[in-house]
Amino acid sequence: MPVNSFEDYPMSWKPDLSDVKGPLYKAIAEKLEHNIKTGVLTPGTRLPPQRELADFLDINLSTISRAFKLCEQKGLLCATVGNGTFVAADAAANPFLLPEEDALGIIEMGPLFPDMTITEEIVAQLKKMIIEPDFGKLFRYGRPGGTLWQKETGAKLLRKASYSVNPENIVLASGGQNAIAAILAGLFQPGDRIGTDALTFPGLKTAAKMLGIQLIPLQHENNELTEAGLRYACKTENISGIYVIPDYHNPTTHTMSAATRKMLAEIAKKECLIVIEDAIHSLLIESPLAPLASYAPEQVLYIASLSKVASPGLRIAYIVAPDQYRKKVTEALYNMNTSISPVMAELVSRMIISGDLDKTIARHRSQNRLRNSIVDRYLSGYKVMGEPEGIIRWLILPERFTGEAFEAKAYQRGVQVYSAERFVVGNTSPSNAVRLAITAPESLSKLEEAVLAGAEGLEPSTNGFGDHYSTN
Amino acid sequence: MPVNSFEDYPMSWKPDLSDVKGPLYKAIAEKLEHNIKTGVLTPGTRLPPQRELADFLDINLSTISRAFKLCEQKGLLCATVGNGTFVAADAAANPFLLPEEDALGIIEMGPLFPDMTITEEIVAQLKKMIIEPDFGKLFRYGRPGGTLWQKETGAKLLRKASYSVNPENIVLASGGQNAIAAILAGLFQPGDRIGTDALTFPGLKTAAKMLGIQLIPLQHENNELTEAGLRYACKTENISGIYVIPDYHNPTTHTMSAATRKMLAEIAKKECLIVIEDAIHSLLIESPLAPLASYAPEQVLYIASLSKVASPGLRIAYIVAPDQYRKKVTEALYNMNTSISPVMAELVSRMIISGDLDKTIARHRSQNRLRNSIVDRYLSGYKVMGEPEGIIRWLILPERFTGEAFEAKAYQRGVQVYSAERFVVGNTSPSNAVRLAITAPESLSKLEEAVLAGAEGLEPSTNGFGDHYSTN
DNA sequence: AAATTTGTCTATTTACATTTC
DNA sequence: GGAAATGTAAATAGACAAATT
Repeated sequence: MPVNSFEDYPMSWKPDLSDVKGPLYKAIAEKLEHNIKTGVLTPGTRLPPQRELADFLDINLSTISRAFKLCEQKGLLCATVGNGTFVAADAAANPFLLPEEDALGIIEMGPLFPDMTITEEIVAQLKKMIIEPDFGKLFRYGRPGGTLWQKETGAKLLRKASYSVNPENIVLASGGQNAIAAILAGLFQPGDRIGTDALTFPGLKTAAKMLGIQLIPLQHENNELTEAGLRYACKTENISGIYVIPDYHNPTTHTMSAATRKMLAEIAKKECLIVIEDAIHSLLIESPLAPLASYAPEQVLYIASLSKVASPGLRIAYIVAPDQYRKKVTEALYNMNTSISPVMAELVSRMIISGDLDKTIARHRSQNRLRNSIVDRYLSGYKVMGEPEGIIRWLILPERFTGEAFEAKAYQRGVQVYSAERFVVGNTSPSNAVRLAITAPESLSKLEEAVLAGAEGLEPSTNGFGDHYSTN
Repeated sequence: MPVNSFEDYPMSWKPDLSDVKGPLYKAIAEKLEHNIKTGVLTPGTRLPPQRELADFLDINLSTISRAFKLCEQKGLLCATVGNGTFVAADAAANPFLLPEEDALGIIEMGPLFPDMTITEEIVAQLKKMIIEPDFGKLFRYGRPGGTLWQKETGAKLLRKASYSVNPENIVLASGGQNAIAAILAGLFQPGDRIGTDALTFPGLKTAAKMLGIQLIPLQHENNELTEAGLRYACKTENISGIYVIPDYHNPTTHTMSAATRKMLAEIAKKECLIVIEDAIHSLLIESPLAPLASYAPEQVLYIASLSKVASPGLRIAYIVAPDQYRKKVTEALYNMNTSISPVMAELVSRMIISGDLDKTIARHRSQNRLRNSIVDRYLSGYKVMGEPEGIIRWLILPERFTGEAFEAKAYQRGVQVYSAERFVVGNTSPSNAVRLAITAPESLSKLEEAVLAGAEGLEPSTNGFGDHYSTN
């Protein structure tokens, strides 16, 4: 029986357990999940301390703990010792970034579509291949992880990203997301924790969530990871891995300094961290910095995907896996796909050898420069982070906007952008910013139209909310 | 302190905990894992009862329980109430079925490679596509799960497998393994249990193991699932799903009767089981039985892959997902792959519409009939299960062979086959049989050579073990 | 700087259900 | 068919460590 009545205490959540059958901890977790999903408990709400709740319900502390843990693993809660348990910031949000199917008249600047018109070298190469007598053999099974020749051409490609590797350490995957999923599934267990930037690639968030892997935001100063924050995460948060995007970070466009790369590499070596270096944009840079992986090759799984620098339809990515992790990653890829597409792998290999891939990448760079100059022209009065060769810009909003509010406003004006909230990890309070996918609009004129609409939306005179309809 | 000395009890495992630091349960689990992996404890060994071990180590029963549970989730142990805990039959085995890279002179009848020469219709279709002006658009991102047109053509294809479905319920995956992994990752949690045949497709075993999902062998009578066994598994083993291959089962070649399909469907509906119907071979059959899914469309995820009936290089499979599961499966596919290959999806769609895929399938059927007739000719004196159109045969061995022994013997004679042991789930005692992949040898003459060598190996006079070297 | 708050983790107790003998 | 053997699962207890005040 409860020691005293809690009627007058303002407890943020008072579940009624009078009707439960079956295990208590499951019932509590289910009630909690239901209350979060139906909006009874809103993101950011602080739950009562576990002891208080246990006392109120007249059950053991550990039973509450266990119930909360279940919800935490589902990404619904976020708990810190000494501070309390909170409903996760993104508990109610849909984290899947997908173009809307029936968004007529909306200009898409949300999903990261690279320029869609640059496919001539790819098609030409395939045309050459298809007339060869042995072309049909490419419809057999491929080897999991790719053939030696495919790995060798991969190594050649990576040298353009300032990374020299042994072809034996290369494993081919069906695109960058496939690579991430294989690394997560193959090298981590449910319940493991991975440190990330406070804002990160949503595809990592959803894959980690599905696999029961927790993401822990790491401390930053001036956009760079701090050594203290890393040490803290290792010691206290007990992370077993780290995910970073050192070049042209998604979504903030920041490029990690060489000093931070070295520092991170040192800590990774000392703490035996599994580091995932997502080099998603690195090949867009003509002379990128040496990758993190080059400072700690035994710890880092380096991923180079072709989606953003060549074409997403190729569905090919290269993983550079240290010896100690290679087998497990290959097995995970096998479990998820059996094999990559031999046709696509061969196509890409030939493009690398012939130099056609270089041409494609160069065309992407110049197209990106052109598009970025348009953005600069219309948004010159604002802070719009990003490099000329990049495919995203990060628009820092005037203080009066939240990212969500601006996203809604832009949508009313016919432009889809993605707000900072969509990239948030854990309970980080999101910055006031939105990501612009500058290569997603079909044409330069569409881009121009979109940026113009956005710029108008930013002007103080138009800052009237609810002028059309609410943003819920 | 232990109540009495156990020195004279014959305990199969006596870990020494004198040197442990950190949690007891972890230390015990690690020692156990190490002992299994180094062969100190061999598959099938019965471990001491948890209580006895707890008493011996002078610790609590639950601490042992927890340690054992860790190992069980890794697939190392197999426990039954009232019976005891055993080292899993396949704890030491490598479950990945891959062709050996440097197996010179070995004829491959292990992995399920379909006939590799039947690619003309595919190549011809691609040649038609590639000259169209819009071909380059197929190198954009595809929609996760496929476009409506791709789903509609998928529905058309499935009608040939006696299954009429709403195109909206179709989701495209990058091959059958990708479909299985997405269903497992999207609809099950680590620790969940799935009932399977006692012998089953190893790709399911490895994917489930990676995701922490346990496979439970179901009871059979005359190769058919029994109603009692199913009810038992639901009630006692607490399974939340079932995986079956009703047509041309892998590896036993058995086709599930219509009565069993109905029975299974009824139980699935009553118990709300998630059923995975792997129709991997169904399209090889000219008029297959109505699929299990047609009897319980709300419960069954039906997978039709093109690898075995058309070509593995296409990397396309169709999942028919009931409304209640469709969203989660689509999200899981997104997490693992972002999208399928639009080129391949389009290629397959056009082949379905043009009728070329039918031609390809028909050619596979006749090639399979031809190859099966060769097998029948040389192995006429033995029990070799399998249908004329199938790509595998299941050779029941004379009693004096175990599958493993015969596999080793065949290998010495230059033929790779896969023994029953490779397909075993849990602690089922494996039957004396091997699987023959009849379409894997490059040519008919290689097949003939292989089957002849196998037949000679079966003759009693040659039954001398160790005549060349040991089979370890 | 010390005390308090708060979540985490391991080990334990207890009840239970199934299988075997 | 009942007793014993055996694994499973939930709830509890207690120690611990980090964060806050």
